[in-house]
Amino acid sequence: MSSQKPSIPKGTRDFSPAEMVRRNFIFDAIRNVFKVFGYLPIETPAMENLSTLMGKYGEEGDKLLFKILNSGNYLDGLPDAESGMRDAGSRIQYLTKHIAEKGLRYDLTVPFARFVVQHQNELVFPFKRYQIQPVWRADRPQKGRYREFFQCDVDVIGSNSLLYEVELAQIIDSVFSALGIKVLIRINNRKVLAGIAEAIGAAEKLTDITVAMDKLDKTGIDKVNDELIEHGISYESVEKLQPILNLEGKLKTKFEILTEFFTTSETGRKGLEEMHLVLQHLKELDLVNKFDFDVKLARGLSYYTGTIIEVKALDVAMGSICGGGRYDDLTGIFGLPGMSGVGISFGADRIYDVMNESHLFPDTILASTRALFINFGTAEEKYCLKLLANLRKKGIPSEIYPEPLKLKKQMEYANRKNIPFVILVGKDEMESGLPTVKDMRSGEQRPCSIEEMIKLLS
RNA sequence: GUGGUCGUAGCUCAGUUGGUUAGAGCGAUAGAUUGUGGAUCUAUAGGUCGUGGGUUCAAGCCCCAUCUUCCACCCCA
Repeated sequence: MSSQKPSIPKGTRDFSPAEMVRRNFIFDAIRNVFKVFGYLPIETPAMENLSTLMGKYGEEGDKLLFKILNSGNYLDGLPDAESGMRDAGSRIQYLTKHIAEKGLRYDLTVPFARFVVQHQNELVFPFKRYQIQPVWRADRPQKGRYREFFQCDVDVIGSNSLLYEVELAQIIDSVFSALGIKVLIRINNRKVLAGIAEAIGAAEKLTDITVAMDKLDKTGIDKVNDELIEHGISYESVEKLQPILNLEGKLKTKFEILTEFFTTSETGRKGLEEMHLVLQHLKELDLVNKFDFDVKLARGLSYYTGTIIEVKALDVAMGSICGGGRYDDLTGIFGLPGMSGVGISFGADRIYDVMNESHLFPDTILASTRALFINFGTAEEKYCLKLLANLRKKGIPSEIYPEPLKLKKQMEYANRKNIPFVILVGKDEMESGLPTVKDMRSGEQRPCSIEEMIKLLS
């Protein structure tokens, strides 16, 4: 019998204790901020009905959904190849629908919308929730791109108020300053983008225009223009767009230029107005990070309708580590129209990679145990067990070495686990009642009374 | 999904035009020190060269397939 080499699926990862301690550091920081702003947690299942997920993320999104094969004889009752479906595409579509009815969730926003509709009568609106769970995408893995990763979502649904945009901006500011990550926060508004498309006379090409504009920083203005032409946008429209692509300078200047630009676009003016209000509030809030109004920011997800926001790390080359926006009618497709929501999502795994590369994790978080009792033998064990219970009652994480091995071995264990204090209780200490406490950092040690010891370890 | 790239000890990597028994550093283990870790010294262990085929007298090296990693596109956290 040949043993198989164990492995895990592409784009997934195991997490060691050292990694988990750090991951939890991120989750805790984010969760604490969410709580302070008055959000409550929910969880939803890893899998959803495929009908809930399909069609919500655009054509590309559908391809990236992990589908779950039905149980049982799922091939029963399926028509054979002769039944009129000649091309492979429609066959696959038909087959998929019949052999897979569930899929792994692609994000947390759509399941949240589904949740809100299903539980609408139990919820208090505006409903503020946070959700920290893994999501799955059948994407090709790359650095910072995984097939299983954690999102930390905060959303509020059931209010149009721009105060929530401001609140989410504050949350972003708090989270990244708590984690010590330097970021660029870009903010824009879908209505501004729609206004631009309208103003250049290509309203129906909104998506193509935004996708192209989003690449400006990466590929340069010529390629962007090429792409626009390729998508069938007229030379005249592209010409009109140039001032927007070159829009730079102070906020005030941007607003002036755009106001002029939007004389023919009601939507554009509305978007500008929203942007103005949000930025006005942020200006007065004394935030750590700067917010940059960037008309080129697009964000692919098609359900956004108002404010959109995206965060990138400044010191590490990585995709966006946080993003989100307002969606006016995400619950409409599930039968609850007129519910406006706004939310953002923190990418925990990318945040981890950024912090790791910039050495932002404090090394103190690695030490879980505060004190180790050295094991000298059965009599001493018995004695130490009581002290140990005492420490644990006081909330001091502590442990005893399981066997009376050579001191060297036990000290090495403490050293490698980053345990800052070692407590030695041998014959002498049992007689005097004063345990020897050793500080592993300085190497100093001295006999302490129980009270002293607790004080030292607390 | 399209095009490319990487894989050699636990980790980081050498390995010549194909040629005997595949190396180094770090780490690990044991000892130098029987109540003291980190530093130093000594010794030891550890590899089906990602996997499966093929070419060859001979493959870590060449060919094919496959898996994985990373990169570009697409898209995104």
